[in-house]
Amino acid sequence: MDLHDLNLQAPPPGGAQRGGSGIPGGRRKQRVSMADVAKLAGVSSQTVSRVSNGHPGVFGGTREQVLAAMRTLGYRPNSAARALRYGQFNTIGVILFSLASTGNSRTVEAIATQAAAEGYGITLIPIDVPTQDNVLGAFTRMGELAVDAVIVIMEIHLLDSGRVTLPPGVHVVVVDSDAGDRYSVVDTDQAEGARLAVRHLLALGHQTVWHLTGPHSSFASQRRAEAWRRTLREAGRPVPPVLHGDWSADSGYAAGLALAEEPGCTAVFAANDQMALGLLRAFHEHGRAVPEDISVVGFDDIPDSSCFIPPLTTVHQDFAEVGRRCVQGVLRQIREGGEARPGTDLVPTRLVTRASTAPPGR
Amino acid sequence: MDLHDLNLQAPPPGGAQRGGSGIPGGRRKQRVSMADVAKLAGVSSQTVSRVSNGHPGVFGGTREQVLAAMRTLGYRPNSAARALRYGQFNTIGVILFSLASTGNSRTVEAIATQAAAEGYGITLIPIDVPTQDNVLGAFTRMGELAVDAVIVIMEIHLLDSGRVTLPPGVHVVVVDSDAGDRYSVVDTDQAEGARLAVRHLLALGHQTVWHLTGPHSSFASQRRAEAWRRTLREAGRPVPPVLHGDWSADSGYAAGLALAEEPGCTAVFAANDQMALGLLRAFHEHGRAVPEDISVVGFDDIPDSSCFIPPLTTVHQDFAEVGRRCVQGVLRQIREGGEARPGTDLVPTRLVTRASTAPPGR
DNA sequence: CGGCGCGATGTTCACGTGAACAATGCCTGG
DNA sequence: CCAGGCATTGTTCACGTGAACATCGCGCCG
Repeated sequence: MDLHDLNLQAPPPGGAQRGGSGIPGGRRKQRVSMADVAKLAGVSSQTVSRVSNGHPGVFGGTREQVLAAMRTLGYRPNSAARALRYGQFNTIGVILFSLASTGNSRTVEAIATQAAAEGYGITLIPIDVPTQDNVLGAFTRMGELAVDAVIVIMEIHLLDSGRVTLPPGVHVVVVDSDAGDRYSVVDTDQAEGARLAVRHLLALGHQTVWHLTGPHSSFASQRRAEAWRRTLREAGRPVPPVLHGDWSADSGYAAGLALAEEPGCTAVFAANDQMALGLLRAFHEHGRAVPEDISVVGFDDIPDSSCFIPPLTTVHQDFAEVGRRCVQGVLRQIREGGEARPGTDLVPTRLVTRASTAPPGR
Repeated sequence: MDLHDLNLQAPPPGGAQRGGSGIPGGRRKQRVSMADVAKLAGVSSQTVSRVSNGHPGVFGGTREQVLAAMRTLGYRPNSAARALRYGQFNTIGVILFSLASTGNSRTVEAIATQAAAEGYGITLIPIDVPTQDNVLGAFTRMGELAVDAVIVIMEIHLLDSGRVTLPPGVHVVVVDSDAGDRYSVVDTDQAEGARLAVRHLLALGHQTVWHLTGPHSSFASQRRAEAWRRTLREAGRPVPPVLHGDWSADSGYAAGLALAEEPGCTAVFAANDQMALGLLRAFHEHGRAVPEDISVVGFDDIPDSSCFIPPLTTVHQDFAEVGRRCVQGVLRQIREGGEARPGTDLVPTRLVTRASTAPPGR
């Protein structure tokens, strides 16, 4: 196969420029249509359509002729016409704030891969700055875009807090939200992950565990903090004050500088691996050995975390599975034609134990 | 604004189910069309079209009436019909191997943002495993997808090496390739970046610089290695054997284990920050102090690199600018209607000096 | 005072596809 | 030998939009 066959915009090789038809000086007709193929193959356009869609009931010889004509002209079905005919686009819209975070980009990748396997494309609708206006703009644009359903990767309460709610009839799946009572939500089991991290540290013998959260606006961050607190309470341990970060390594570093001065702190649970990296640096620079003096656990299990110094104990998130379930969720909605079924679908996590945790030194 | 207005798939609030028309038991008509709005507003559908597109020559009162009807019914223009009418989709396809690498995901994000600003959406076409078959499949799918142009983020020679070439008439911009003689290529100035890194190390007094490359299939990796070699030669320095990695931190760690045994090695240039992280870990575990015993320079300037131990000196890539120029390039092609103008558009780099480099200890 | 021009609105049609129905021709059973 | 049936192919039309052209009515100018 030669990609020249693709012929996205190029005129057909033979230069078959439909001369006679309407359009005087305007836009030239660029694409090859079924009618062109039909004319060359000496059949009706309906027969071309049948061949194109693999329908039965076309004589073998005729089929060959049509296929040959298609190849000669470089015919590609026009998906706009198809979408118009069928009333759907085979496309899923994905709305998100940023691809910069590991979690988002890996989820999106999994969504794209899974969607492709199901014959769907995905259209990305990024919101660079999460202002109310930008969110609204994105949703408006989404309404105009050719999508059959939408996956929202963000804190839905950012929407609810404003004058915005998702339309009830739209096929939507949401990630990173607690709106399971109203929407179909797929997410990593944040609480379980946090529990695993805290219990691991307590089991090692630490009296308590400090916590470095992500931004307050993140639902995932809230969930992790909440589960951390509850797990400590359930174990009857004191709950140290929460440190606040913004997911970035630098914010982790800043928090680490403060934490390095806390003599009683022997264990920290960071809400993601980047911030854990910042903690490691801060502790290193302040002569607090990890894990001898202080243990650190992260969240996400980004590939780099195995090469942190020391290699990081962290909670593994299965982003691929999250993406897969998102796509399955919206496709179910599309195919069953029903409303979005509220409910939360939690993907389990697991703890990856490496070298950044150990029993307390003293 | 209430997102209920969006009405992607939901029937109009009033339940205006077009009863009489064709379609007996088949698919129900779900969306609101111009005709529905026209009927409610008591005008012709053409007038609705004019209002919808902001054309002049509609009486103020009529316009208000139409807008009111649109709002009542929750009208959204059907983009499939528009695309069919106009012959274009306002969508750019992006083909890539993986979103997992920092560079790719940030480039894609920039592309999406810039495209959105220009009124275009982007459709992601991922290729999970870069086999010839998968690549071909992606291009075929792309041919069927509703895109006006394509941005390819990968090593184009992977295509050329097979029986695949990009169609000459298609609007294409390529990233990570040297095919500037045939395609319109946008890329970071890899050679300049590598030169900056090597010269920085030589200027510090190192006799020579070792190099850890990325995968052989990556053009960026080849370019960096090539520039590294040439810069050393130009300075009359010996060229040490090349170490091979695969962009991952773990591969950097493996290379670092080997390198730690090289007594003469005082400076390493890693082809990306992840591998540099692996080097740092290996050197740390083998008691080779960075930067006292050995200096390390990375490439990319990922946000985390400022919190490596020690903070990494690295070459900053402006991914956002690359994305921006990709979109501009592709839009220029679409708007001018011409062929892809071959040529290479290089985005400059800059060296970010942190704590992982110093004059050689001895 | 009548015709002309122009602004506002309506009508028609094509974009490319594919479902529904119609037509054609060949084969088989009575 | 003819009718009926089936396999194959053709014809018509609608999907929703918007350009091109047609029409209508009003005001202005000669």
